[in-house]
Amino acid sequence: MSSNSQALSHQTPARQAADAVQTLRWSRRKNARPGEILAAALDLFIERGYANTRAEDVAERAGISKGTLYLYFEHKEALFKAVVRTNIVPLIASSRASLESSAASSAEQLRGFFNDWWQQFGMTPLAGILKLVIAETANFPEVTRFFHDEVIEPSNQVFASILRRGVERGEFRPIDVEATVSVFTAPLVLKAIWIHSVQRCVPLDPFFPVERFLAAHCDAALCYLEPDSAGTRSEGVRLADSRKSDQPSCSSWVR
Amino acid sequence: MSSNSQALSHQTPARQAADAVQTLRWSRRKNARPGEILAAALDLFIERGYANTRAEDVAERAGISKGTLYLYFEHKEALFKAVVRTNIVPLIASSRASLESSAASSAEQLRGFFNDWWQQFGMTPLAGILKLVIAETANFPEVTRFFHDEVIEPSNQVFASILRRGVERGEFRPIDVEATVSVFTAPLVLKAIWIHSVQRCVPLDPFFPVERFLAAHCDAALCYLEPDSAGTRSEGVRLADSRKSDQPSCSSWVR
DNA sequence: ATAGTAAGTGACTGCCCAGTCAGCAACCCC
DNA sequence: GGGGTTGCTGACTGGGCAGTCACTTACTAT
Repeated sequence: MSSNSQALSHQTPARQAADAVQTLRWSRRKNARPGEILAAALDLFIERGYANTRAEDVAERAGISKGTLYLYFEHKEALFKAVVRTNIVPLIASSRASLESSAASSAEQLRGFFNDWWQQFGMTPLAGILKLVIAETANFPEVTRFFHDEVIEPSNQVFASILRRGVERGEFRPIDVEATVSVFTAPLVLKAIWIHSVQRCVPLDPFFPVERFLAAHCDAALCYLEPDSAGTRSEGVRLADSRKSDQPSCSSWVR
Repeated sequence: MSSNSQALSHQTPARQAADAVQTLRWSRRKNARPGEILAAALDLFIERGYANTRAEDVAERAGISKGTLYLYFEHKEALFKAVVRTNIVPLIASSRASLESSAASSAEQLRGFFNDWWQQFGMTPLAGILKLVIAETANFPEVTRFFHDEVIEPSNQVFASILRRGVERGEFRPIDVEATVSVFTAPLVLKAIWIHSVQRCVPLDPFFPVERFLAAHCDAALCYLEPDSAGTRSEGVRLADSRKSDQPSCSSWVR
């Protein structure tokens, strides 16, 4: 709504609008740009994936030209890494910190971990970044490595530490910690990926709300970890075939 | 490098080889082409993904030129659909058929399902197609829909039918079948996807072989389904908070 | 033999997009 | 108010690739 030639009072509305665009276009806002660009890039990467997001589109959404984008970020790839660093990496540290000061029971911690993971990441648009990393690994191996080292592995370690603490305190039965982490993160991770891939093409069944899924997942995990009924189930993989002695165990039928 | 005048008998070996190439190049093999093209395309799609596989590369691997490829398949997309139809769709039907004639216990059927899924699909290169579908949904929504309808949904139905039979026969406790399918297919599906994405960039931990994962997965599923210790766990989602009355249940903490 | 036809070829067209750079405009300082 | 600095612009370049088509070659029918 401003003008280069503010002395003129007889401008048409259209002229004023054009001037506003022109003014906005050339406005010099060095400090605000990076944040605005990152926000625009986050939206578009999630919406369209990496390869399908054009530098020009990010620039347009951030209210700048393509040239300006490259003033602030060397590559498209640098832009993507910055998006991950800004939006996802901090979540992990906060999760770890809150658990380190927790005195809750291990079952409660586990529920809390699943809950937080879903509420703060899985169900948010951020999960689109996870899907994107999986999807575009081939174009982009070092970003996948980066994401693995900075996000996936630390997150697994937090989960593993909950399990170890639970086993030590006798609140969980002895288990193969790494395998259990892998098995019980998978449903959440896959659901998050699903929402940003298959779910976009196939309408969600309204009679199968995500809550039923989350409840079953949590029940299954706690059921598997519960120490009470130790007599009726195997204790970790070494005793996997103790359940039913006349049948092959899961460990043996594989390969 | 080549010669049109095959009457000459004093050709060098190199000359003969060049002629062989030339002859192969123009050989007319209408019936053999589609199969060879599909095989080449399967390999390359798995190896590089859809977008990164160039029509020219498929042609080269199939021993033809790009023009010939388009003689047999209208689009790159038609080629991809043909690959899925040829290589994956038949697996589902065979799985369903073998279960329909099975008299095994439900636990055995479940183990068999997991085993077959992994051996015949998850651990094979075919799983690369699953990853590809997830990855390239955006470019390709109708193929995702096709894959969902022809592969994912039928496969889930097979799993669900095992669970329902188990519950009916009292071999499994009452559960939320859909949710359980979702939770316990996820680890296998995600592991398969993982192998074709993150695993390619991050070296696999040699101390965590896939067998430990598969064993824990199978144990966890059977533990969750076991009817014996019904008193110590919730029965399906409706009773999810019966486990510990003073704590929020999984069902309640999720929104 | 030879003409006809069908399979096969690869240079070419058209489109897309990441990244560049010469010039333009705002802002600041004197 | 004007000259210097720096943020900003968008037309342009270079490279890649899906899909086309005029041409070449093999095979066949007569």
